[in-house]
Amino acid sequence: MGITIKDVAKLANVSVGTVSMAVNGKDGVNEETRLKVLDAVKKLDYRPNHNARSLITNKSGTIGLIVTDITNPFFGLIISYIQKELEKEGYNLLLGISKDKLSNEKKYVEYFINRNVEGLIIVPSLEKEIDLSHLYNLKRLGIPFVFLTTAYKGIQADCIMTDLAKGTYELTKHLIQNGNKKIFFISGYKDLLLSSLRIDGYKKAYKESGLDCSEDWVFESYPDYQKGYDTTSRIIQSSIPDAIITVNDIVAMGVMKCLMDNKINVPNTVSVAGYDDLIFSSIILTPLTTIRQPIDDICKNSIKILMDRINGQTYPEKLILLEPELLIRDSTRLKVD
Amino acid sequence: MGITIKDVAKLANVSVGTVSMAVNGKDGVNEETRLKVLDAVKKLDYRPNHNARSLITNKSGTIGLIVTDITNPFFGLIISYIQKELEKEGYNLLLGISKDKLSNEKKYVEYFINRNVEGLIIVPSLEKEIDLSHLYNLKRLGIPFVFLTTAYKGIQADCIMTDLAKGTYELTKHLIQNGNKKIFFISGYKDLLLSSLRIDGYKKAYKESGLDCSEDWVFESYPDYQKGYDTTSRIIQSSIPDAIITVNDIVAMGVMKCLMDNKINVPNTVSVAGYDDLIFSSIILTPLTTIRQPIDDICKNSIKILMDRINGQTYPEKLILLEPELLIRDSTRLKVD
DNA sequence: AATCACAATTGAAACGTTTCAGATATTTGT
DNA sequence: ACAAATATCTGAAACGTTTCAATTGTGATT
Repeated sequence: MGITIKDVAKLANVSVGTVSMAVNGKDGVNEETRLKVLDAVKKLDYRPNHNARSLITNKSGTIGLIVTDITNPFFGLIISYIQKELEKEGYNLLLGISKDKLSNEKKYVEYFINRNVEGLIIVPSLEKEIDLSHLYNLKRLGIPFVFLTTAYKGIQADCIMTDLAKGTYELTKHLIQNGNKKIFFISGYKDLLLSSLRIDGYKKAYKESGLDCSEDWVFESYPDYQKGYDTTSRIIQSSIPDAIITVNDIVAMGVMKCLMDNKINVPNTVSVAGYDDLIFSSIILTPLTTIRQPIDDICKNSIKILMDRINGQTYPEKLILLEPELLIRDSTRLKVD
Repeated sequence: MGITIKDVAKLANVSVGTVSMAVNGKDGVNEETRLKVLDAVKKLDYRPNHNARSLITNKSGTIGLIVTDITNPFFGLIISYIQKELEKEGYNLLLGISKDKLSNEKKYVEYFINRNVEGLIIVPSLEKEIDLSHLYNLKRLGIPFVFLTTAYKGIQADCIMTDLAKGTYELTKHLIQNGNKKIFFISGYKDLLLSSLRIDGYKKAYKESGLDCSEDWVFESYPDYQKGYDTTSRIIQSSIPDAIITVNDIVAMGVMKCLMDNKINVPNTVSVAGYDDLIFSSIILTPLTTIRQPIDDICKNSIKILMDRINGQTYPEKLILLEPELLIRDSTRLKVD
């Protein structure tokens, strides 16, 4: 049906081999004939069949990206940057959305393997990591993958993320310096890497300040708006802290909303802070103190490493920690008793 | 390198043809041998080479989706639903992000053609539509595509969208009934379909009410947060309306923020309303009156039509208008002079 | 026992490329 | 003028499937 390389060969009056070389810019073809071929290509609007090409070169030119939640603008940005970097490298993007379910992640990994992706970028889901067999499967098949923004503890792989501990450390320190003594932390499941790192930062800041914090001040919660609201609801029934910090901006918004609904002023009574610097965080009516993750750098680094791996480089797995940035806005304030 | 169908054939002691039929569930193969083959498949962890398969069947099993702005949760939801529907049909998703630039849209269409996508779903970009040649190209190549959420005026194609006129009509009517007389409308470029429809709804509501509105009350603006803010800035220097309605929630947030910064109370002095019902719209501190678009239905319908087209159905281009839903929240209020 | 009908299986062609050993033409060096 | 070296081009094999005409095997019918 479509135009094939043979049609071009016929029109340009050369062999298919020559057309192939001309089209792919290989040398060993006379400039004059190259022009002749390219002219025929244009005339016929010839487009190389990608499948035939992949079949023989054994390169699909495709990378799979799995994110957890696409309605979160944070991941929207990630997709956008990854796309941009991939484009530079001449790769296409296959997208999977895990919705924080390991089972979905597994399904997409399976899909992507069958699509012969050359590599995978995975934002780990926030479930307890029971079964990482799909990732071991990737290793066995020799398909490289990198983790983005956090990693699974149960498997060795390249990971590019923000220095989460540092971010939470800086924030906690800032709050303590501003006179907040009792800071609650609404975290994700404690045994996930991305929670435990932040908790480390939180505790480190307390330790350095000489103040005490309690294990009871850390609350486990699935990190979405509703759970943020609900957890806050529960918290304020027994005690009101000086500040509540959270694992991301969306949870922080749930917290703020709950406090407002209960006539607790933010930041005068309770300071609130988030993580991620969503665009919405700065435009809501009490702009949120938060921590910016350098998404562009995260994406750039991840593609770089992935390309290395695809090209057969075998240096030891890297853990790249990028610098967070503390953004102080109206939702936190100096505490004076 | 990998396991091929030949390996399976050898292990199962049958011909490659039989393996193919067994694997693809074709009939004409004895149940006993099918089991034998499937057993070998499992033993070897055989995965059919997708490229080889596509090459011969001339089906890539891939659909391209082009959205304008992935950091807007509205489009995040769209991607998510499209993904879900495509999965049911056994298709994979290739994603493109146009950032509202026709040139990017063009680029992705080109990419996708070369990747042999079987169809395209396109969210038109919000630039003036100068050059739609890439879409005519699709038509020429016989690759079906559908428009989502809005359409280009310059080309005939299936389009699935919300009844935008109706949404704005309902909203304007609601505001007028609540005593708002001078309602400003911050629209996109007026000659874009998605703007002109809303303007129609806006005017219709005024007409029905017997009140007059002025062409000067419609302000053209690129629909993002910053432009929403800036436009509002300009507006309030010369006159303060009873209400400002906008083309989407993000613009509305820009509007609200600007009003707040200028100590103009929302909704007591000026009511504000948006469009799209982003999750953030309900959780900001003055929850936004807005119009919900039935995203799930939009996506379902679009995939259905696209599948029809792929399967060669040639009914006349459809324009499917789905029902909007007015959500009244705190940002608009009864006006009493 | 011969024929027929049917189910199951085979084997090779085809899909549209890339690649590479070999063929051909051209240039260079002596 | 001839051999050698180089530049250019060709043709066929290969990639891993699907598909389909041809073949084989089996049991039923005459």
